[in-house]
Amino acid sequence: MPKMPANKTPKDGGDTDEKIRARNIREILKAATEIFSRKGFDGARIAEIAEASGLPKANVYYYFSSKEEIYRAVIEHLIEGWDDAFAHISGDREPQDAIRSYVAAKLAYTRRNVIESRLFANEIIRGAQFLSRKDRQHMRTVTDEKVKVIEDWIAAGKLLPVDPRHLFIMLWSATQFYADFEPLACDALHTTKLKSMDYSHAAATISETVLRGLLPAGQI
Amino acid sequence: MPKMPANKTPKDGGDTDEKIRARNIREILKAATEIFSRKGFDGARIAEIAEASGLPKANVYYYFSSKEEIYRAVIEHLIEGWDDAFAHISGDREPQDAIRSYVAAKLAYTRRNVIESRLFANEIIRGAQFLSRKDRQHMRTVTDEKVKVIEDWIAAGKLLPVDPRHLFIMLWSATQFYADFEPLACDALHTTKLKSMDYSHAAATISETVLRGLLPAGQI
DNA sequence: TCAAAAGCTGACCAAAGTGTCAACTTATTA
DNA sequence: TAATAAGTTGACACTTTGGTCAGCTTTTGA
Repeated sequence: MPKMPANKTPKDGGDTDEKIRARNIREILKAATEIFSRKGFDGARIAEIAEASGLPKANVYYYFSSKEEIYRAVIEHLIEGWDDAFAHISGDREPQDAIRSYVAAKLAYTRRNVIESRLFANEIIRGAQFLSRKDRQHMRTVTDEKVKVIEDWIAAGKLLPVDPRHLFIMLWSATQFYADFEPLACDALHTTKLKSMDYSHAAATISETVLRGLLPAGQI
Repeated sequence: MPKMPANKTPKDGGDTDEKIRARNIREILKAATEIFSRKGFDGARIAEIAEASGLPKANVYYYFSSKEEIYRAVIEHLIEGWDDAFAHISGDREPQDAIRSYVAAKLAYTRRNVIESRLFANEIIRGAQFLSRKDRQHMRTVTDEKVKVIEDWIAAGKLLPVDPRHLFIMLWSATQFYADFEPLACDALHTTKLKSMDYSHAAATISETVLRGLLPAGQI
């Protein structure tokens, strides 16, 4: 009977040859994601992360030099899900089709990745301090690109005039809500630009959009 | 020259006769709200709260017996803002008027009370552990009441059919977004009921609403 | 004016938590 | 198979922080 490595459970199945380093780091990040999501940065204890990943605390420090480094690694990993849903907003498609897919994709992702989504949103709320300049720039770029798509739709008469950024906020925040209360997923939009946003404009955008959507034709 | 009490600054102006106890508790809660909002429950240190309120730490413990008690007091205080915006959703009004006022009121409150709003949302996200059963029940009751208003509007043909709860989520989450990124304020909706919500229904509600709102008449 | 109540506070603990380390075991490779 | 690298770990050092306390000062009210 061949001896199995201590922290290698049978259910691991195929990847028996996975390098020790890769496997341990993966386990640590998985545990860390879960715990940071539930407790936040300050609330999370590395002893708990260690226990959850099946390693002694000192071993966690063998791979990561600090709690912040673990957190940063976790956050970095989350950006990947960012582009996917946004990809649905494409100039090639018709608006109703694109927006429906976007919302559906977002909610589906949210549903499957509750933990990550919630953690990501939390990081955004805390000011995205641990997101690299590069990642923030990336998100801003992608957003700008999609804003352009909406603007083109409007120019082509396929959509009634609407501020694309406020529209994205509506879509993002509404879908994110479901992550915060049940599963998890999402993206961040531009933190910086919001500072200069006009609140009455935001109010008008949201309420008018909703009203145009819900009132019987002609009443508005 | 009359000696002024140590922790009584001149700018306090009129309320010179305010009772010591009331004033100190107010200062502590004010500082605590700010710090809990920025750092979360675990991240907040009572030494920092003490410093921010101009009192030595031991003095804070003279009024509150634990960190949790302070937090609880802060949260309790926030519920008050809950009903106000929702009051706009009234059966006496026309839907477009009511919803416009609701969104505007919400954003205005949000703008003025960034800190509290963010803190409240954070507490909700963390599962509203520190909200009393009574407060949660209250919020649920108010929500149910407003759901009824929307349903009546729909029955009267004043609104196209829509799930009122999802509509509220759209409105709440969108307005809340602005609190999380700039100022602060809000409400919570029913955490419990969300568990049984159908995600594809949510997706449909959101995307269809937005589409009906934005597509030129007749295209949908 | 004086005693009791209320308020104040520096100093101090004990618990918890981050991060370190030296010695040990297991894997790799020539 | 032997030497080197990689991985493991219990124990510990050090810091932070929630919370306590005994004794002090100020306020209150009769």
